[in-house]
Amino acid sequence: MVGGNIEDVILFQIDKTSKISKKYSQKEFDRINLGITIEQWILLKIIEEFEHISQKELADKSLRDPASITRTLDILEKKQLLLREPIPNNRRQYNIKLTTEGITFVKKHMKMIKEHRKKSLEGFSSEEVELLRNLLLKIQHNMR
Amino acid sequence: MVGGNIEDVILFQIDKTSKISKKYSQKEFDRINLGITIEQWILLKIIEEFEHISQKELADKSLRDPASITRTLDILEKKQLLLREPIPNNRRQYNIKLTTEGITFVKKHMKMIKEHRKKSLEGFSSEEVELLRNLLLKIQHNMR
DNA sequence: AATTTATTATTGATATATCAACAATAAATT
DNA sequence: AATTTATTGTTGATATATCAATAATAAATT
Repeated sequence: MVGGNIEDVILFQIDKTSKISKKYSQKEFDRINLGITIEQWILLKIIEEFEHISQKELADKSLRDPASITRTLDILEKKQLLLREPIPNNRRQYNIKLTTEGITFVKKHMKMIKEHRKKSLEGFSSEEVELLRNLLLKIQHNMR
Repeated sequence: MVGGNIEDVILFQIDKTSKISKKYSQKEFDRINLGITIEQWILLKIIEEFEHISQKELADKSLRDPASITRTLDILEKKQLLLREPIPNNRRQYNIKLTTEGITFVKKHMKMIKEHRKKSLEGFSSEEVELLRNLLLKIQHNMR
């Protein structure tokens, strides 16, 4: 065997942590029949933060491919949680905005999301959280 | 806006770090025309570690769905990097093993993979690495 | 031993990830 | 102003993620 145990690799543990956390949240979503995926939620949340945003910006902020954003927006538009608003004098971009329904939806479920975030950091001191954040940012910087 | 900036969420940063790192490695794979994906590499590496392994175990160790493993193994089998070896007196499982070609492949590219791992931790003290590992394991524990 | 239960791998359906090619069009250059 | 270049969003192709249903069969129970 070359290269040791993959469980010892930090990048593997980072990915594992992400997968476990996403699975937990998705299970909770499904348990209450939320009807959306984690990825869909993240888009809704980003749109809510910025009120209106282009698909390009959405792709950048979510670190997803524009093609993937197109398809997820189609789904969320069908669910009537958001809309693509045409921009006057700009026929290349749209303003992506939440519908009233979408705003209500995000507000309604934000509490649960916050509980998931809190749960993930149970037993952490605020110093540990900041340390973890900085170490993650350092890796991001290293890999750019 | 409810719930603050998503960039402040640790789980978001963990996922972001994973995505950035995977993109880096995949770009390097593509640059040298390696012909496989990161996920395919991870399976090859796990199989190499265990010499022979069932698909169920492979799914557990990689934190992937058995259905997804089936499909990726099909691809890797077509590339002749591994094979599904029947187990005597057990017609439900296979021993997944690397072919000679697969073993050579993993050996050949392990150096590059180690460089990626090293690059991700540039500027880290060994204490920081261990701290990061423990914080990640703590989150994994919290979210189980 | 026969029946029931649990496990393993596969397939289908739907969502996401990525790249490449493309159309539309905005922005920059000449 | 006309042409060139760059940007934005979409679509197609292929890989991955997940769940549900299924077939085969191993393991447990009666």
